[in-house]
Amino acid sequence: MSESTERLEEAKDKVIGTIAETMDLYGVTPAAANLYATMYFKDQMTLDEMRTELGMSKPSMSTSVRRLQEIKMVKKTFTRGSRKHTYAAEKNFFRSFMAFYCQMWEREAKMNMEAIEEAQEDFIEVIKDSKSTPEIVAEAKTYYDQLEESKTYYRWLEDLVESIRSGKIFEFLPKDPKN
Amino acid sequence: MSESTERLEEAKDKVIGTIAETMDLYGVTPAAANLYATMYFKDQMTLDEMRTELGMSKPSMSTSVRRLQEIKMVKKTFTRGSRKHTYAAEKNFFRSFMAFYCQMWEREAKMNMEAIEEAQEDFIEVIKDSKSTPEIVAEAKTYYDQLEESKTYYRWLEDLVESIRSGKIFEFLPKDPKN
DNA sequence: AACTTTATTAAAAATTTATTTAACACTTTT
DNA sequence: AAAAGTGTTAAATAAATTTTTAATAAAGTT
Repeated sequence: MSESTERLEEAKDKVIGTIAETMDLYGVTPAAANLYATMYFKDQMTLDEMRTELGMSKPSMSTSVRRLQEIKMVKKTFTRGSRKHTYAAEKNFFRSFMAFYCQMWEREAKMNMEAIEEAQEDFIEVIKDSKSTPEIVAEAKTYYDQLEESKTYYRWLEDLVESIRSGKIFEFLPKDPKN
Repeated sequence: MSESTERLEEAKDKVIGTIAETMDLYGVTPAAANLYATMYFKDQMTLDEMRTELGMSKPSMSTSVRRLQEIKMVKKTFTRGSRKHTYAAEKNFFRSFMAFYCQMWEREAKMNMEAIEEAQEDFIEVIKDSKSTPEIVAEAKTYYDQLEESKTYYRWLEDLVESIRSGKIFEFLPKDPKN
């Protein structure tokens, strides 16, 4: 192998290493992280190529690639004349970012909002209940208000998701600032 | 225990459950997630209170609380006249959000930017190297451009962090929309 | 329709991570 | 200065997750 090829591979590996390392933020396994980072420098890959490249089993590649598809970091590609499935890494990090965080934040907001609504109803019942002691009522009021306050955050999170999905956020924060 | 108290606890537990459940997004252990969610309804707690409340060991509480401190979701509080350390949950989710994501994104941007800069230098060397074959040069150019493109994203991430840190983002996305 | 090839599922093994028990170190109090 | 209380570190255990081997299913080819 030539010196240039070696240097090329070395350079790629530097980037592959750090991409994989920072991907813990996306809650994927090391295998999936390595896979994504490897695919980042490939046009597309089959499961067998992945296995060869990473020296891991095929089912491991299969599950990793599926997880990466779930968080939209890998897409299935169609290759005519090939029976093997081919996959390509999403190389546009903006799209990965949007898909991942929107999905996560939406889930966080939705789940918590629902629980909060239910809990607040309970607190109101307790407050209205004549059998509740003044202390209990006071406590219920405190919690009710605390939850009411937190709803501001979840609504904001939903707004953030919406502004990312619609692309409106890039009017405020341009992808390539003019100056 | 009165019916109201029971209902109160039940309502709290609903919220505690979902907060803990959605906290996987923050990469904390279930123990830490449960702890935070529990503390969310308490003014402040000592390690022993945590242990009693969650039925877990003290070292587990100690490490969980430390991890939560690292991501700024729990703060140490001073309680005069008590030898025990006391801790309080950050109840303002905006602050948690800001601290957590800014820290994470900054790390992601910094690490990848550094690796990219280094790799790009290598690619330039390869391109300039007279011993490189045309194919190798073409490949190096492709990768160089791909990395250059990705820098747009990391710069944007840094801008996002900055606008969150400075609070400027709330001019664009208000915490409490007027309408 | 049988045979290949490929991908996925299931069960087992291995690794990693989380948690606990036990020991240690540090503070404060007496 | 000794003793008690509190928190942290270390080693061991337990639990969960990841990965692999093996088996099955699905799709395509001859």
